[in-house]
Amino acid sequence: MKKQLIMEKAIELFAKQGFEATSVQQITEHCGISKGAFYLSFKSKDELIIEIIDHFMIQFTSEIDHLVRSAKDGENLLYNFYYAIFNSFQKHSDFGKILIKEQSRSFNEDFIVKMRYYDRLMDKSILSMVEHLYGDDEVKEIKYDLVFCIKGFMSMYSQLFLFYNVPLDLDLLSKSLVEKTNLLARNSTVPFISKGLIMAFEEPVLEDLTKEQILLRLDQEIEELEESVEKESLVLLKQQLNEPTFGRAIIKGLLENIRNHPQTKWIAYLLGSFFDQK
Amino acid sequence: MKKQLIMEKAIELFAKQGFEATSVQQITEHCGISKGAFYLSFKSKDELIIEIIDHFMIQFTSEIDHLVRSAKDGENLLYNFYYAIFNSFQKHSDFGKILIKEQSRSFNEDFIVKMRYYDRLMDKSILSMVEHLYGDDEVKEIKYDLVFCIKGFMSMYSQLFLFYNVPLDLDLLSKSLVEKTNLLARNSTVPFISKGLIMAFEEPVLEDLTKEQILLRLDQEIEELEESVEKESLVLLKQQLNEPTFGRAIIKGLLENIRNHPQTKWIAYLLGSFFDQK
DNA sequence: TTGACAGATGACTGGTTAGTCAGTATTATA
DNA sequence: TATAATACTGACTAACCAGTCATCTGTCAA
Repeated sequence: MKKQLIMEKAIELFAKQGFEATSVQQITEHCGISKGAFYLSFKSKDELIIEIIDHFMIQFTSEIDHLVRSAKDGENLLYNFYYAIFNSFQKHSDFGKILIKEQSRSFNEDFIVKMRYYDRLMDKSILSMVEHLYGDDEVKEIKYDLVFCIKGFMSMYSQLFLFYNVPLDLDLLSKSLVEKTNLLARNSTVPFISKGLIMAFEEPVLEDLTKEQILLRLDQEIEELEESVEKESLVLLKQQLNEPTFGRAIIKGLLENIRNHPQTKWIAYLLGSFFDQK
Repeated sequence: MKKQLIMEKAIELFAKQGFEATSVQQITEHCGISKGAFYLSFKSKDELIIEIIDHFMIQFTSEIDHLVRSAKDGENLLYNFYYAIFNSFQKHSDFGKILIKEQSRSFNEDFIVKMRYYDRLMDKSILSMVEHLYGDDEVKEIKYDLVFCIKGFMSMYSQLFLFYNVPLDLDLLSKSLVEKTNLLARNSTVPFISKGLIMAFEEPVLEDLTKEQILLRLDQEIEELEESVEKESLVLLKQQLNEPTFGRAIIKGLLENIRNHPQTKWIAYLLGSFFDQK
């Protein structure tokens, strides 16, 4: 399968020139394959970028999620969090460049929704880390601001080694940001971002999700899949969508079945947010 | 003159679709003029985006610069700074969107240089504000980090009202960020960004480094250092640069001597890549 | 009414793009 | 070795793009 090769080479080119400025021809030349071969691995250029985003962001977000979930002691968690983030960015700097360059791009609807989804996933992890670190009560008022500040630190300091090839002392950087975060968490008294404001930002995404749209995509997906656990899960989830019968646990389990399969990953997200919503 | 009209309509479209995804045809249709008329006002599509960037950034940076320069009292300065920034972003939200979307774009060399120039201008203003606010000595060590944090706050909180049309309380936002900035300025003890690092970012791209540029910086560094192993190493490396005499091992050792000193870390890197290159 | 001229037009050019498909090469199978 | 299946090729299409230019139009002064 040429998929791996194409993705690797495409990442290099996208990082250097941007997604839109890189043609499929260029990618295939860089791989030493023909243009037709590209379309054997990917349905379109858009599908390629989405698979790239997925490949890295699933790794990235699950690494952070695992870090936060499995943390016992407080102080090290924050350090490990920053270290892991910047370490990942440094290791996959080409992908990092793509992420920053194209993050607010609007060329493809699926792409935007995807990016927003991973952004939310990060927000969730950071928020639960903040609650874990400082106690739910202590930072109740300013925890959303804290999430924003942490993300601000991440994005600003990431740009340092993404756009200037300077070797950085990740240990010092993490320590420095741990101190800053602690300072803000323990001494801030003027919150700006309230729960209500946060909810306002989350609204638009879910708003667009109608049962019909999901059903449409669901049918389409079921059609394309061969017999498998994934397909069974989708069929059951379709039943649940039309007529709620299962409990929370079963739904969660079914979603888990399809979350790691590349073809159903996305529908898992859609269904997940739809069931959450209700 | 149709220039004004074209710029206004183009900003709307660029904000919505991005620069590359918007065609000249679309712009002229949106203006109700012919395609030819566009080229009476602008030599090219690139010239249009550069004029747009200039038009707003000149206003923006000079407003901030004036604010910082003419400030008498400390506390209000920071508040006014944040308020002015967010107020501008809110007033010209379409331009703000373009700025964020295209900031790290690489389609046009002139464009990148322009953006970098205005970025540096902002950095300068913020830095002189920080020095003014907290005293040159008090924050000597962490002032560059502070600049980064302030920019991080700006970019994160700007996205709030750029991408979700939520009416925001600029007064509260500014107060909240003033508190956060003060907390960091007065209590941070672990700097990450050193003078040397900052200078690294201002450096042209590494590949273009000439011997003369390195020598210039080397002299400067030797001047500033007191007698030490580091200084001796630098002097020897300067000799080596002018007239290669030492072997590989000695150079490596000398570089190692200066690699861990904060003030010479950067020059170590520069020299390292220069010697590697040959 | 005439003529001159700046301003405006839109068909056209040369080039690039994503995506297709009839056909070829390679490999597996019998 | 023959056949079938699979992987691959690259010329081709249709659409779109930035930018040009011969032509036209409305508005003046003479």
